[in-house]
Amino acid sequence: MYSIEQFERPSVAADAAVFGLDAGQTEPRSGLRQRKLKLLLVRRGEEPFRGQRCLPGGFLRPGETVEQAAMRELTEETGVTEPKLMQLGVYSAPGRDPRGWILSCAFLALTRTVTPQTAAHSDAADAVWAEVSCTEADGISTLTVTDPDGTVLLQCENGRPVTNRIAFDHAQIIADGFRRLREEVAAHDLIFDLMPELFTVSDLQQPYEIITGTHTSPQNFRKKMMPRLAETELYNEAAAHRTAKLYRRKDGKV
Amino acid sequence: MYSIEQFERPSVAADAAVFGLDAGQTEPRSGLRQRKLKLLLVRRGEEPFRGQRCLPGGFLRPGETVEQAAMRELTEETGVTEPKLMQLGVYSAPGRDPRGWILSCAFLALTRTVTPQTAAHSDAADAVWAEVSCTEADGISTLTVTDPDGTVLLQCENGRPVTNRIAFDHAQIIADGFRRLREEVAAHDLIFDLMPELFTVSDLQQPYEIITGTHTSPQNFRKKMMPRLAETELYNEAAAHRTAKLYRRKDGKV
DNA sequence: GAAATAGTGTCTCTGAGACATTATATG
DNA sequence: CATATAATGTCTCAGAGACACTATTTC
Repeated sequence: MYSIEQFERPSVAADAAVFGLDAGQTEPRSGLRQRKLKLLLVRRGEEPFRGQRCLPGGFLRPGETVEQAAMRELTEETGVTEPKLMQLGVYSAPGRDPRGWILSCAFLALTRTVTPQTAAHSDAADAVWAEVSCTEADGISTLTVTDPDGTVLLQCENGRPVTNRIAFDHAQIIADGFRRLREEVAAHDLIFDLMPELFTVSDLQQPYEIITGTHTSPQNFRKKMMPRLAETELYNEAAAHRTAKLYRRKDGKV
Repeated sequence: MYSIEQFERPSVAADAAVFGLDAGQTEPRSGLRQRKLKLLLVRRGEEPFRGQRCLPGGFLRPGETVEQAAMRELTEETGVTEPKLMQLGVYSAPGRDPRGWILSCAFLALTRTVTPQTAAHSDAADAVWAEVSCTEADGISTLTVTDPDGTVLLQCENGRPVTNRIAFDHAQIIADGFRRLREEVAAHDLIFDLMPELFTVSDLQQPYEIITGTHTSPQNFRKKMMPRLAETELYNEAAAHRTAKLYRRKDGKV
């Protein structure tokens, strides 16, 4: 029987680009709440790239799938347990990791932002939600990732990193992940990963538009979303206006 | 510095699901040419699964990317060199390969069917284009892969293998690849991977419809495709009807 | 009543399918 | 002429955006 022992083998890492929306700050003057797109990052606790930001992740262990490895490392390093991870791609360029021959299997998720907590024994430290913003000008779309301390960690123009303080090749994974995030929210149903069991149409709209970078009227947004929603007989508690019906995600794909 | 030596490492394989359309048989009676969707398969020359069909592929070597590994193995085992490979997914379930801990990085491509040739030193043998057919009935879509010798190699219902003579977990890769193939042809521009530099609108339609399992009139197909096409001043040689203008794929994405 | 959001209806535009019509090639 | 395919135009329908309008809640 053919032996696999004769071949040199790579290490395989699983890294996760986990996006979320923060609760938002209420502006003292206007009173409107501006929620922001965030990305979960950790700080390297070891060489190489000690002290730099990178995606949460770690090495695949025997007996687990890459999905399980990504989820385990995510929980260990950030305390985040909720998201449904989706495969984003494999990064295998020689030299991408100075420690040696290491592939990364990258994942994407969208989830609610809970306060991150790093397990004591983890080799990562200081998990944070970094701010993600995206602007369009003259046909160039610029993606910016900013650390909570104000440092610009990453700037990408049209998907290519131009400023990059992120460890390894994780800048490219973040850029690819952001593009895929928009596709999945706009064309599929990834936005529902942010929602609780019951929600109003308005609850959907702000997250949808912050992530996709689009804007439509509440009326048209409602019409677009209705086929994916199932009515309930429940209403949310009233604010200073008419109560809103609560919806549930419709089972079947649309 | 952190050492990666302490971790056990998996082997990593790169496997390719390469689809193509054959030149087609001309029916002696009706005179119409029926082209068929094909999938490139090899025969295992070694244990395990010796003699069974599987996707062309092999182990990743130091210094190459998974894309390069998939292309190298594809060329060695089948002589096929043309296709642009696209990442399909990573398959990492424990036990998926009886030889031990082996991940597969799977790729997808669509290409013209050239006669396959297996390099002498390869561990695969007998590369063939197997016939792929897909039928819809009662909400169940059935995918069937048939060996040139008539053996049914694989039957999937709604993406799940129900009959499976394919080695390893390649049945699942094929099922996932077929679904993705349809998506990429219908929603993006993968169909152009089948076309030469210059082609007519009619040249596009039959491949498109065989792969997606759809049918529209030539008039409407033309209108749908025109935004993606750039006219030329050239015409193809005449048959027993009006000559057709030759088109080129339009540069920018649409 | 004022203010704010919920929800409905109407108009328009665009893209896709159905199908009529004209154009051009061969035999 | 018949026949076949190429190419254009017309009608209709469905989905999305613009926007008018009504409904319901609190203050």
